[in-house]
Amino acid sequence: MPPAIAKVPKLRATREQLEHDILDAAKKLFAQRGYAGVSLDHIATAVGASKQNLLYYFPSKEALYRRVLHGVLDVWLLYMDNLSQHQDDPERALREYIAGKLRFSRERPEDSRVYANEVLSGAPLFAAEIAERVVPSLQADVAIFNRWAEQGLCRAVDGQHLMILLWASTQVYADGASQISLVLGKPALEPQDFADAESLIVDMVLRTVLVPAVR
Amino acid sequence: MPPAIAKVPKLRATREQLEHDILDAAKKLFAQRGYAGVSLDHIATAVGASKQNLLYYFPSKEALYRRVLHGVLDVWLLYMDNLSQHQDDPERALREYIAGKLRFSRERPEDSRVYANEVLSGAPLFAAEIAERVVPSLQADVAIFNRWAEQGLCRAVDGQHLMILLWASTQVYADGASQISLVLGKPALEPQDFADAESLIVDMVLRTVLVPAVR
DNA sequence: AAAGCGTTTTACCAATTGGTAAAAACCCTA
DNA sequence: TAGGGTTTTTACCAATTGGTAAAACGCTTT
Repeated sequence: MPPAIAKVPKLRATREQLEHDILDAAKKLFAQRGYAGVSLDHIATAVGASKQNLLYYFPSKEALYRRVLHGVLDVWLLYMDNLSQHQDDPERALREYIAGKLRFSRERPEDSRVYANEVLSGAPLFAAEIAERVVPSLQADVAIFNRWAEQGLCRAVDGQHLMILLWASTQVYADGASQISLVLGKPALEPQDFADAESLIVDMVLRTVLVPAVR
Repeated sequence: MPPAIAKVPKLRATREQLEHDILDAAKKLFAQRGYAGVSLDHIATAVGASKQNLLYYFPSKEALYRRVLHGVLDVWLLYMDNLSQHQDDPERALREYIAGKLRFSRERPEDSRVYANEVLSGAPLFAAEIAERVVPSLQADVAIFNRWAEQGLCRAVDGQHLMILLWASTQVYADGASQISLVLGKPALEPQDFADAESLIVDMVLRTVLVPAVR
């Protein structure tokens, strides 16, 4: 049997598995209770390991949290580069952008909430990474938007605030789900609710953005 | 000198003053770091008292937090009953509703953030009060909205999701301020930013809601 | 001056926090 | 089966947590 190749994969399998489980459990807990609201013991219990075992994989609580944040941001950006996909078709681009952001809220509510928790507390550990990764992405979208306006493909509205509105009104279906379900009078949000939200948001944005020709 | 009347006001003055200071400091801290992120010692230090002194005024940390939440909700609702003010004039009612909610974000960002923190963590201590006070207020607004639609004063859009969108897109200027200021490239939000947000949101809502006659 | 009152401080407490050090268990290869 | 590296557990630790009990304080009124 191959002497050096057999060992590496086996080790990796368990190690990466546990590492992934830890990150996953940590994400869920951080999403709900924020950084300070979660102890290493909570996370360890959730994955069935000991606190000291976590500290073997992650040097400190903050390091673990940063890893979680980093992963969240990866996912966030993944769901969000839709505006650049159809640069010549504002309506389609906007429709897919909104759909993508709502899909993120529906499929990855925990990621959304970890992000929201961090922003809410002033992004003490995250401002740099937001400035480096999120802001440029958003600026790029704004730029695309302004180009459309120049080309007469859409009305010239404030691109930055429009993006903020899109961000807020889609993300709320993850971050504010507990309140929304109270408002809608159901225990949890259902796919139809996301569909309703999508059609309203799309309707509003297109009415605002597209040139008067729209009906 | 009056024997029984002189004493009461004096005592009340200091007691209520300190109680108010405690609630105020607690609100600021809870807003930034959430319930679990704040210790009684933090709050005590912030107001220049001892932890045990806090516990003389509030029987427990949770009781103090509930008092803060309750006060936040009072303020929240205060800024929010504008839709019912001009029941016969949708445009004006909506304009003032949006203006009121944005004023809340600008003038009371801490209140907004305390609320957001609670919602984000699933409103474990607050669901009942939200269901009792917030939801009815919002349902009333939705009802007003639907009446307008029946009377032909505005288009029939989904009132619940419209309200959620208004809630989200105004509140984000408080709860997401740290991120928004990064996007806008300035250290803090300025009055003009709120004005820009207001005109965009108003524009979008009116375009969506008013009958096609609007230009 | 003493008593009575509301308020504040001092002295504790058990539980939990993030983290360290080292011993023990595990697993693969030789 | 022995050795060696990787992983896990055991044993601690000082600091902080929310909370209790009781003593001390200070101001009014008698």
